[in-house]
This record gives sequence, C-alpha cells and structure tokens, in this order.
Amino acid sequence: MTRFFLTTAIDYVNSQPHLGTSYEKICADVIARYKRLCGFDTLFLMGNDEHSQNVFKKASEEGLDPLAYCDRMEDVFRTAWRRLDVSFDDFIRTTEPRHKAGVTDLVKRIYDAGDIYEGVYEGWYCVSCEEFKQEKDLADGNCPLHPTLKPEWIREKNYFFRLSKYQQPLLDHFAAHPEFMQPDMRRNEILRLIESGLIDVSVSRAGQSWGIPLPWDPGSVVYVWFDALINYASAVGLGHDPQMFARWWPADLHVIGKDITRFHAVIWPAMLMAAQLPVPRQIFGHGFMTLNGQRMSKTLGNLIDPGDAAGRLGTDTLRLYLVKEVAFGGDGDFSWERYDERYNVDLANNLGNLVSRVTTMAVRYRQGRLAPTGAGSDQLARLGERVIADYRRAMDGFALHEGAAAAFRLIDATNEFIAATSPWALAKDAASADRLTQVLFDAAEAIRLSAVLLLPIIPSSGREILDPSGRAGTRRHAPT
RNA sequence: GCCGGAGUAGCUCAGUUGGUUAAGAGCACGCGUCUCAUAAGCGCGGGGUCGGCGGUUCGAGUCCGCCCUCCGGCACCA
Repeated sequence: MTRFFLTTAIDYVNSQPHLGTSYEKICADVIARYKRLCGFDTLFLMGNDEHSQNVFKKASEEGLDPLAYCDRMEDVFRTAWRRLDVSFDDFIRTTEPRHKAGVTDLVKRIYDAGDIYEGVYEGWYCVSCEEFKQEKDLADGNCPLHPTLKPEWIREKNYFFRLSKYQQPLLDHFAAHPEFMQPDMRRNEILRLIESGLIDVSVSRAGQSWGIPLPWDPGSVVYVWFDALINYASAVGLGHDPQMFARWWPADLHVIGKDITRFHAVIWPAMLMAAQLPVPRQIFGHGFMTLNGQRMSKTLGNLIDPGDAAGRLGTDTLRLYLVKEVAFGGDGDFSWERYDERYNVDLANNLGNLVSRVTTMAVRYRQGRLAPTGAGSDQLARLGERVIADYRRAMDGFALHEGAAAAFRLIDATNEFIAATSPWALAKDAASADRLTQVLFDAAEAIRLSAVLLLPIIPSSGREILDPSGRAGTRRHAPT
C-alpha cells in the first residue's frame, strides 16, 4: 500500500488552542482523511513544542515543574483536537526521549559533516520573543512587540549552521520540484529570499537547562526552533528506529502557517541536506483566519475558543465553514453569521433535508428497499461521475474548498432532480412503478456518493448518512 | 523604499491564452410554485459604469501605461 505521511506545525504550549491553530489542524485532517479514503496508508502527525523559555517561565510562575506543566498542556491540546474530530495518528512532544534521540542524531550528523561551527553571538535579546533583535528592529530601544520589557544585551558562545552553503542546492531543488512549496505565491517569496543570499543561522543557546544538549558540548542546548523542526523526523524513528524511519521518511506534506514558511522551505531542507537525508516532498503554507475582518490576537481579546465554535452547531459546521468558505492557501474570515449560514443552508436545508425527504419517500413508497429498474435516464449518475472527477482533482491539489463545492453540486442537483421527477406524483400512478423505484434509487445513490465525498470534511454527518441503522435526518435548524 | 498579490452585484467570490458565459455563481432580498421533506425544496426577478484615467485592438474584467486603496514578503516570527 502506498504511504502518505503528513504533519502540522507543532504548537507552542504557553497559550491555548484557538480558531487559528484549529484551522490548520482541521485542514490537515481533511487531507489525512481524504488520503485514507483513497487507500493510502496514512500517518498524520501532530504535537506540541515544549522547549521554549516562555514555557519554562510560565511553568515556574505557576509553581510547576516545566514537564508537569507540559503534561497538563498536552491534555488541553489533545482534548481540543479530539473535539474537532482531528484524526491524528501520532502526537509528539519535544520533551519525549524519542525526540531527543532524533535531535541528537540529526545535529550530530550536521556537525560531523562540518556544517555546524562555533562562533560568538552578541546582540539585543528579547526574552519574550525568545530571539535576538537587530538594532533596526527596536523601537526606542525596546522590542516593538513587548515595549514594556527591556531587551537584554547578550554575548554568548553559539554554534552556527552553515546555511549559506546551501543556497545553490536549494535553488536546484526548487527548480527541480516546482511543487515543493505551495501555494505559488509563497514559493516565489521564498525563492527570492534564497536568490538574495543566505546567511548562517545560530542553532544553540548557552547556559540554559531547558532544552536538548548538544552531544559534543552539553553546556549548550539546541535552539528551540531548530529543535522543533526535527520533530517531523524524530516522530518516525530518526535516531532510534531505523526501520520505521526508512518506511516513513521523507514526509509527503508539511501543513504549516504562512508565517513559518521560511523555516520549513529554507532551513529545514538545508538541515536535511547537510545530514544527507531526503527532504520532504511538499510544504503547504496556509493563510490566517480573521474575525469579522480583524486579525485575531490575545491583546484584542477576540480569540475564539474552538470548543465554543464546535459547541454551538456542531464540529461539522465549524469544519465545513473553514474548509468550504475559505480558499485553502489564502486568508479567510470568520463570522458567527456565516457560521450559522453554513448550518442552515448547507447542512440543514440542502443536505439534511434532502436525506430526510428521500428516506421518507423510500420508506413510504418502497418500504425502504430500492433497486435499479432501468426505467429512466442516467443523468444524475453521469453528473456523479463528473463530480467525482472534479472532487479528486481538487483534493489532490489541496483545493479543499473546491472539493467541498463539488460535493455540494451533486447535492443541489439531486434536490433539482427530485423536483423535476416528482416522485410523489409517480406514486399515484401504478403504471409508473418502475420509474418511481428508479428515481428514488438514483436520488439515494447520489446521496450516498455525496456522503462519501464529504466524509473527510464533515466526518460525523457523512457517517450518519451512511449509517445502515438509518438514523439520518435528525437535524433541525439553528436557533434564532 | 524594494518585490508580490488583490480591488467584479448588499455580502463572499468564479471569470483558462482578449470576441456564441462582456457580465456570472452562492448567500441575503422580493415574487411565484410543488408538497416527498428539517416553515425545507424548485422556478423567476431586482441589483454591478467589472477601483480611476488613458492607450493597443475590428473588439478588453480579460493586454499596456499611469494613479488611488487594501494586503502580504523583505532572514532567525512555531
């Protein structure tokens, strides 16, 4: 069986899951479920990023051992994702032994290849951002993102990764694999960045305990983002399970936010090249969700709890919104009005009502038993074929919104088909018996097909419709 | 500042290489209608100088130039 290995970004555990992070997980989940539906042996990886100074600080503020704090957050995140029906197969934490093994192995490979060297880094450092700041990035000597916090001047021993050496190999890779970075707009941005020249990046911090020590210099730990990237490989065996690693590496797809494309499309492949390991096949940088046109942020206090959004009208409503109403790759906007609309229009009126009317007629006129009689045209079945083709083309290219739209085209056509064939009229005339059976069969078959196509997007509704116990058709309208 | 993207009906958006889709879809709204159904479905309709100005062309949302507005990227932001 052909395998498919996909990942999402791992999440920083010093804040809670919100609509933005949920968006990424849901879209990745749709892809994972689609691949499984297509018969791929699929591995869908998610996880948490824990080696951050902010996590360390936050834990001590709460009087917790950092690991205990992370344990608690693992629960929070797993619960949130489960609530959204995100079907991850594995969940990695960067404090796990398997991850330490992977990081140690990869860093050592790069070091042995001569692409990590010792140097000195000095500059302004913002503890909250956990990064060095250029003089030009400071506003009145303070970090613009944390104006109340004095940046620290730090001079420390650092190890650097020879990223500059990989400019040409990266350019070659981009040229040979145009699909490597998607969408194209992100690809072009990254390409220009590489063309303009790459500088070496620091990959370690000195004098810290919260992190993974460098194997040749235990006094330094691996810089958090360098550490984090490696999760994709350590989860599938790098440094501890060669057989598993051989089976699953390289990843087929990294689903990430557009803000971290540089790490994934430049530094990560360069790290792997240095370690003589294969690079991932594809990286997809999705857009961000806004709320009523405004950027969501902690400071604005307009973060949406995904549990609340799923709770109002169901997880499927939220998933359908995020997948069908947002062109995957671009930014999207969320509003409660449009959320309700998805439920009323798509799930209740078009899909739910269709299932309800067809099942009622099938039971009333044919005791729920349908079979083709050959009396009638195959127009609906032919449309179904076209919809499947459109759907697959869209989903294979990660145009998730077009895939959803294709499925709903068939649903709309089935409602029109019923109006055009008027089965209730056929039921009044015994001469139309075969015709009626065929019409109901065609409609039921179109529903079945739609439900299958929608399984990756709205898994719970899809399963409900396909459930042979016949419990479909219980939906009602959104409360007004 | 430099590079890139976008500006099409109230809202969200389609519109391949310019001409039988030069004005479309969905939602919302109005009217009509069937009755199998979750006050759902189906049909019809209103409404837009396709950001502005100029140009190329027999003909331009669709090409070129300039301008306006919004957005993204410009290296260590998980």
